[in-house]
Formats: sequence, structure tokens, C-alpha cells
Amino acid sequence: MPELPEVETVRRGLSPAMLEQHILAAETRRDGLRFPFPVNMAARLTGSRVTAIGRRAKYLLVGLDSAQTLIVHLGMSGRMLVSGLPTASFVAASTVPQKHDHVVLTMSGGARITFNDARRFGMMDLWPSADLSRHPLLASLGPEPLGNDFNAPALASALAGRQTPVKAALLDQTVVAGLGNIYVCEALFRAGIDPRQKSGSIPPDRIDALVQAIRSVLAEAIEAGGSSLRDHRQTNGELGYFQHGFAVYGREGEPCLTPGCPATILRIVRAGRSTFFCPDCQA
DNA sequence: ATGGGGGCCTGCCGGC
DNA sequence: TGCCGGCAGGCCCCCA
Repeated sequence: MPELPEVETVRRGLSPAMLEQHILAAETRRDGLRFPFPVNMAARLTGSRVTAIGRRAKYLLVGLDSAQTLIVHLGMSGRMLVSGLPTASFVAASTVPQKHDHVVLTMSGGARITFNDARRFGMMDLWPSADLSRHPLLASLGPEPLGNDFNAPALASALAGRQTPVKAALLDQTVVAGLGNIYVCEALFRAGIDPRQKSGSIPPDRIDALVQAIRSVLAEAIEAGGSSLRDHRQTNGELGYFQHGFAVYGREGEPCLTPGCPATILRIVRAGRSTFFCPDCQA
């Protein structure tokens, strides 16, 4: 479910509820999700103070004063919900255990952090903070799309010589880390690139446009609090609003939004994934 | 080596 | 109203 902007939204929502606070209690309600939880995870979390809440691609990184980092991936349907704080939040997350609540953290400031994941494609792990870049799931990630290491020369180099369609290449987290199906579709539309085009044959000026498109669509989505289809929620349970900003995703058969463009948005399936694009603007 | 497809899970929606 | 098939934002792994 969540791509980079959604994970960033969750990160920002968790910060006030967790940062510089101790984990008073940790409860796991099953043995694991996509992978088994690390050995004694609840006990190893209990008593730790949260020293940082970061993000790498679609991974949340909760730094602890135990020199360990709690790595969280939300998979397709994962949510991190904050409850128990007397905040101004109008949609108070329920304190009644819900179906698929798998992990609950009780913080010293009064907040309860609940990890809920219906499809259980998410994961949690604990790893030495000093060695994070060697974690198997983090080691091969490409550059952060909003960071300085992601630029036209870097992307051109990553795509050079590749026969795979550019759509598939952008979903490859070693090329650029954090994009998913939605934002790849949106970025390719903004850049005017056919998703089926071979990665290695994109001219330099299009690469340049693609870098800018990726950056702008992600930044706007973060600004809007992430997008949501069926089940993305911010930490307060509210929906994100960027889905109202989609130009192509989920708009099969609807008119292209480019002024003067007579085309309608097409949907094709590649590698089992829906791809939405404008046949006129993305030629 | 690289690309494509299957599988992991559950929920939801549309169609009959 | 109820059931069933299809589909879903991620990612790993196997096979060709």
C-alpha cells in the first residue's frame, strides 16, 4: 500500500508520540508478519528510549537508545495508529483492539502505537543502528528520490543499457528507492514518457524531466499527507488527500487532464500490475 | 544477467 | 441479499 509519501506521513505522525519517550510496554499478538519477528522482540523493545524516527525508502527506522533500530515495513496494508493522546485529533484512533492489530507499544508519554496489517505483507526487525546499511533489506536500496544522490546523471546511469520497460525499472528499488505503482504512473505522465519505453532508450532531456517529475509528485503527495485508496491511513486514522491529485492512476477511460488533449487514459497490465497512462501525452 | 510471473494474505467491490 | 471472481499500494524468489 504505502509508497514513500505515505511512509513519510506516518513517520511525521509518529514523531510527537514517540520521540524521546520510553517504550513502557511492547505486546506482540502473533509470531511475525511476512517474516518472523526477531527473537524476544517485545522484551528487547521494552524500556528503550526512542532517539530518532527516520525513514529509508519505504522503511520506517525507529532508533533506540539500546543502539538498536526497529525497522518497520508497512507492506501493502500496514498502518501505524496512535491512540491515547489527548490531542486535538478529531478522528481518535480506537483503543479497543481491532482485527489485525499485531503489535502494540505503550509509550511513556501516554500514547499507544498500534501496528495493524490485514494482509501481513509488512515486517518488523531489530538491527544494530551502526550497521543499518548492512541490513539485507536495506543494503541494496538505490538513492532516495528526494535526496541529492538522485539526479539525472545517476538515473541515466542506472537505466543505461537496460531493455526492461521504464515502468518496471522505476519499480526496481535498486534504481531509485521508494516509488511504487501509483507514483511511477504519475511521474511518467508528468514527464511525458510512455511506460513501455525501453529504459536504455530514453533521451537525456526526458531523463531530466523524469527526475523532476518524480521529485515533484512525491513532494506534493507528502505535502498533502499522502494518498489513499482503500486503506491507507495517517497515524490519526485520517485519510490522505493526494488521491484527489492523481492525473492517471485509477482513471482508466476518463479524459486526460492535459489542457486540449483529446485522449482518454488507458490501462494496461504489465508484470501483473496495472499501468495507467495517456497515449497522446506519453508517446 | 535480466525480465517476467507466481506467491504470500485478507478485504472489498462489482456483477450476476 | 448473497456469493464469487477479480483486484489491490510490496517484495522476494524462482524460472526461462
